[in-house]
Amino acid sequence: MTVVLKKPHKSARKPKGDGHLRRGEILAAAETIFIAEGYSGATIRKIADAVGVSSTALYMHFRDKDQILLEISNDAIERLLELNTEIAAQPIDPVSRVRVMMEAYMKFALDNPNTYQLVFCSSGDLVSQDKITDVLALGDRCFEKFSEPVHQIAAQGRLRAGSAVQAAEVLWSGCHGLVSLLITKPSRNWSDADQLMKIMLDGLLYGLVTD
Amino acid sequence: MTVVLKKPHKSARKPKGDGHLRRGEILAAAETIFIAEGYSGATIRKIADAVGVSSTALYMHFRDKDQILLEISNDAIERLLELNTEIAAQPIDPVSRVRVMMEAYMKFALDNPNTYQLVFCSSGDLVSQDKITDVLALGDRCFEKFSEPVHQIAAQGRLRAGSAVQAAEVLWSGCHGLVSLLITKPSRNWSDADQLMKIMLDGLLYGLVTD
DNA sequence: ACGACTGGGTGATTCCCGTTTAGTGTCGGT
DNA sequence: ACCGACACTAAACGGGAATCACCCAGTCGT
Repeated sequence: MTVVLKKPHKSARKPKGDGHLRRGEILAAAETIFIAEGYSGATIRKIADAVGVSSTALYMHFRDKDQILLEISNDAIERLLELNTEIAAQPIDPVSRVRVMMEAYMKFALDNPNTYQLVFCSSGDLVSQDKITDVLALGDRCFEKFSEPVHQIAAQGRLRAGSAVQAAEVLWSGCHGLVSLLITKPSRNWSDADQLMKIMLDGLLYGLVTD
Repeated sequence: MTVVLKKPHKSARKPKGDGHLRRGEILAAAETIFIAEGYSGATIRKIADAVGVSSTALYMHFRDKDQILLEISNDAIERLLELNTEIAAQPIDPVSRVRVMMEAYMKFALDNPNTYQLVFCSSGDLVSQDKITDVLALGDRCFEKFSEPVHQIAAQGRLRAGSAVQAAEVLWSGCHGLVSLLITKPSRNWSDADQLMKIMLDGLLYGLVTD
């Protein structure tokens, strides 16, 4: 899946105080390539070419390659956190809240597969765990936002088994499992994704939560 | 997580007809390193050093690095398939069968984390999808073995929703999600893994299957 | 006995990656 | 006029996978 890159006509040097504009250009180019070709496809040199600048130039704005892609991922996860925050503010019962959050989570994953893989499917292989901590922390905040309604459900004594934390972890894992398989094994001929998500959701909620 | 490698004392040249013995030695060394250091940690040169042979020598027995690690993974997945076949032969009701298979699957994943990641968590990034087809085919056979009892459950009209295939996919996804997160994010402070697995199992089965 | 053949094995090389070093050219302020 | 900060680069490094042109030791046919 190689993408046709725009002719790398040299980009004009930025005027004196405007180096920071380059940063945005780099992020934009990197995001495009990252979305199209994934982590290892988004080469430093490719990104630099797309911006119209030497590969060395990227190091004026970013410590290393990982910082670029993690910044992109960070922005994406922030959108997810925002989404969760919005849902948390809706005046609906906790079970619906959990359901809507899980739906939003899975939709996010399918809409941002490369980001999702980078953050949620990679161990130290792609990115050393200590670099990814910031993004993971954001992910944890998402998880906490998600845990709140689960705690409410637990407080109502409606969990069939386990603690609120355990239930939240299992619910999350279930969603993660489905979308991560859909993302990483697209060649397998899966049943309809929407139906699978619905069955996963209904099944887990019915299985873990009493009426 | 770097492992201390044995001193690479030169290994004697094999007599004329015994080149194939080298193949086994390579696989053994590669497996050790792969288990200890994962995909990108298991370098061609490291493997060659461990065997006591030049890196070039590996290419006499394997097309490329991926073929080595996929062969190792293949063997592991074959063990999983065997496991599933054994369980399929046990005279127990289909729900128990499904449960035992899911337990075996998750135990396998936690026992062989690097193999599991290579086969079930990686997309084209680590290994191009066309190389991995053999292993995926084996994985599919595991899935089919797992689907059989699910089909039986469906035939008994005991599925709350969806088809047998969909139910099997969701059950598999749930297990995969849990173990893949446990494997790839070991730094997160999870609840007890066994309890989580039990909750996932109970929850999904209760949620998808009627008595 | 001996030359040719062949299978096991290698060192040097190629290409691409991320990253570093040592700069170059230009602009604004004094 | 000139100096320093700034935007940027060319060249190189080290380390990956993979390939190339070889070499060397047995073995086989004669």
